[in-house]
Amino acid sequence: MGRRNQHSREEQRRMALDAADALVAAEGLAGFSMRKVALTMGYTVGNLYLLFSNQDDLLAEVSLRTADAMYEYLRGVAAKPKAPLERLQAIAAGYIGFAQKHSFRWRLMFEHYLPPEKWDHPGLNARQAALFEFVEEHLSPLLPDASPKQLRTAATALWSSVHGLCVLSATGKLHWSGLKDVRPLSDLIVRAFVAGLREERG
Amino acid sequence: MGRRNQHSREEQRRMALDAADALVAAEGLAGFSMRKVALTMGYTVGNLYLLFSNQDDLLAEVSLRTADAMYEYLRGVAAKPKAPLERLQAIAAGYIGFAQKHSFRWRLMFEHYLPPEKWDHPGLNARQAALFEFVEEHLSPLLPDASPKQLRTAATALWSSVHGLCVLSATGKLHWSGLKDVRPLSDLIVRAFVAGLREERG
DNA sequence: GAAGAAAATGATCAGCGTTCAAATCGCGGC
DNA sequence: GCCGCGATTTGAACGCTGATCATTTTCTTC
Repeated sequence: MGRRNQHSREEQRRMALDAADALVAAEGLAGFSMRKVALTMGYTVGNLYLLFSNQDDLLAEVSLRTADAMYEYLRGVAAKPKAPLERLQAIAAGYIGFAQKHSFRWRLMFEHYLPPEKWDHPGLNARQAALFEFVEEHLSPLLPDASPKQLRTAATALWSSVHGLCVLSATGKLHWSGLKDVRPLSDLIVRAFVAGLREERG
Repeated sequence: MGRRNQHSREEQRRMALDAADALVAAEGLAGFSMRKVALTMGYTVGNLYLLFSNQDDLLAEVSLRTADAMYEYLRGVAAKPKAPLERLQAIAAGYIGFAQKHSFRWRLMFEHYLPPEKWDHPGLNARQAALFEFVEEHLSPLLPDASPKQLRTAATALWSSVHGLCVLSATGKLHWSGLKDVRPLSDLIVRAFVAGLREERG
């Protein structure tokens, strides 16, 4: 073939990302392949490499999409509860719920490991930062006397904690305990952490 | 070739696990392959499949080794500090330290995802349970009035939290913050969580 | 219609996990 | 001493993967 020009480069990228996203959602990272993506979007493998430099690049952009979708979802979740603590607990539970519902997509964000030399990726870092700032924003009413620096530290620690619970439950590493519902645990983490911090600073 | 009988089945398994462990430690999961393992141990690919049913099986056993090594290491770390809180903080920091030092091995335990139908693996579950019980044991002096059930819940929540921090720092997901040392964060998590729980129950 | 630029292809390469007919070896019986 | 049988090990083969790039096809312009 040759120039068909039915779709611009940008349109093709969007089509590829749509296909890749759907493929990950359906089969997970293990079932993913560049060939399948190319087939789905109606092009050939070679063409994919004119749109993305390699598989890692494509997957990183799919992760970005998931991150954005999750962020939007969490904003919605945070809108409901009025009380600050309940709101923070709802956000934590929302995070875990998102991970369970969109298991393969969510796992892509964390199983798709980038080597340290690529940790400076602006898009990914921006999303990570946005998520932590979002937590910070909803944590601040509960820690009115904390300095900005302390607040950031607290938000990082708290969100890492929630993330840990999320990871372990999503990967079956809590299966031994027979635990069914993690909501009590996520509530506990948020509640105890906040209470501990409040006590600490008076 | 044929029967050489220089090594028994059990010896061969040990050799394969040694080779696989070293390979993971050196190149990570990405650089791992059955062929490389076979070559290192002086046998051929086909023979590996008489020792392990497949790659997942082999890697699961490598994970087991790492889990045992980590458990031993943490027991050593816990022996030093006298005060309960400092001991718990040392264990948390020890966990993160182990993950940083043995990065590839540690990551294998979590990146090597098993499908839900294999979550009943007795060996892996036993190790997971042992780790949480170990935490429980060192958490109990700090929560003398907690029931066994409450104690287990608390240990699960606390260790999930520490694990979350460990995961995020190990995969560069905290890189955006410019954070250098995670020890202050792990100390904070342990301290705040314990303080919050103590306050909660009087 | 011809020429040149742009776009898309797909054969190709090296590597992967996994399988299994075939080849090889050790040993008991003659 | 050697033969044959069963236990043991091999390695070619299959279908897949990510990635490359000379080749082919198409569009635009003259």
